[in-house]
Amino acid sequence: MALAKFTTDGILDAAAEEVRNHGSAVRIASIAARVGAPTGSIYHRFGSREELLVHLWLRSVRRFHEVYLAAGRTEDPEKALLGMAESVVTFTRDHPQDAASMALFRQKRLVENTPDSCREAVAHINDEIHERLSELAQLRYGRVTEKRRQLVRIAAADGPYGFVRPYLWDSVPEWLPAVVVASSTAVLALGD
Amino acid sequence: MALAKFTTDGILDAAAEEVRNHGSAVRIASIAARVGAPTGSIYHRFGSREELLVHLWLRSVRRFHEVYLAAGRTEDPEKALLGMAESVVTFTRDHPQDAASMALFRQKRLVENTPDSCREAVAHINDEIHERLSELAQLRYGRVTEKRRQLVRIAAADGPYGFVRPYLWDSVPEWLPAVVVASSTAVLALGD
DNA sequence: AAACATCTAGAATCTATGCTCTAGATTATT
DNA sequence: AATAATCTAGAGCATAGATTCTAGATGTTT
Repeated sequence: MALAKFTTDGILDAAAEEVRNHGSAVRIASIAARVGAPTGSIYHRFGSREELLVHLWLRSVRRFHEVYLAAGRTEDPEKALLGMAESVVTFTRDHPQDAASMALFRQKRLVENTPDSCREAVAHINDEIHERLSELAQLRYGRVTEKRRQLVRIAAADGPYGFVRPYLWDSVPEWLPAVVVASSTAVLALGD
Repeated sequence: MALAKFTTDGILDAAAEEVRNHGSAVRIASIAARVGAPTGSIYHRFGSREELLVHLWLRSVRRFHEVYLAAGRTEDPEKALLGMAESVVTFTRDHPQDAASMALFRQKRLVENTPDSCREAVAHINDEIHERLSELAQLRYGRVTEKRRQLVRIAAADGPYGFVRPYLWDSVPEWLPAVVVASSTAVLALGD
């Protein structure tokens, strides 16, 4: 076997950089140029541009989930949810490339038209998160209703994401975490 | 003179529909097909794809501003700001095509690389809004600081937009306005 | 060292889509 | 009706960028 000069992770790193700069308009040629490889070498690792981007997305989402779940392991459920909300912002600040890569797709749409080789991974990537959010909804409210389930999702995930989104391509203001926590606190209170 | 079979507005309507379905990946051919015109007729009205999309964006933004400013004319400044926040959601719900079209560009980036014919319009389109938000910041807080200015912008604009964004391609949940108002109220309170 | 597997190289091909071009149709004006 | 201005038609051109192909390099195994 030959020693790989260009690793999968190396290519994904380059792709992430390019995504940070050009969004979903990334070109294979730019990624290749950035790692110093010819485009052919990219296709040796990934079957298509689409497949490459999905792999990048998966890697970034997994990295985020680690931080996000850690923030959600706090005992007190309210604090856990607010910690998760805050971690969306701090992760974006600390890992802008991953944050930009995560914005390439939305899971729901991706499952439907993704290369077969990735479908399973994409389909289940959020399972653990959903489970934890359900638990926390239970702990926070006692009796869980549909509305409360949704409030939890908005407070801990969708809302914070909405607040950071404008800053995915710039840098995150230092006061943003406080804004997110205040907002999410208010949203959770709507369920009481 | 010949009577125009395909009007500017008609083409933009078709483009808006296409944007609602395919986002920024709209193809000229699809727009043409939807109005029943050959692609050449599109180019008779618009110099380029870019120019067409910018015109569409401008039209949608103007329509939104009308609703948004109306909501902000309320006497009480806190109520005015919350009304504006809420109108972001209701406008998106009631005019999904325009909402999707507005998401095509962000003004700040657009000014820099827009066809010359649109630059002026793009550059000044937000002026009236900024003016009104400044007034309201003054009325709401008395002494205006940089932080308070930002809180107002987030509470009345960026935040609400973040909350609706996930629903630009689906339909807006009926409970979303209440969530936005709760959130924005909390954000404004951070300035007290 | 011979045979093998894997990886790199990068030119060549394919494809999608924006855009141009010229002929002709349509309506207003005189 | 003649003329002019504007608009439609839609085939064809141009280009960007993804993808493929094949020769050769590089390391591994026996």
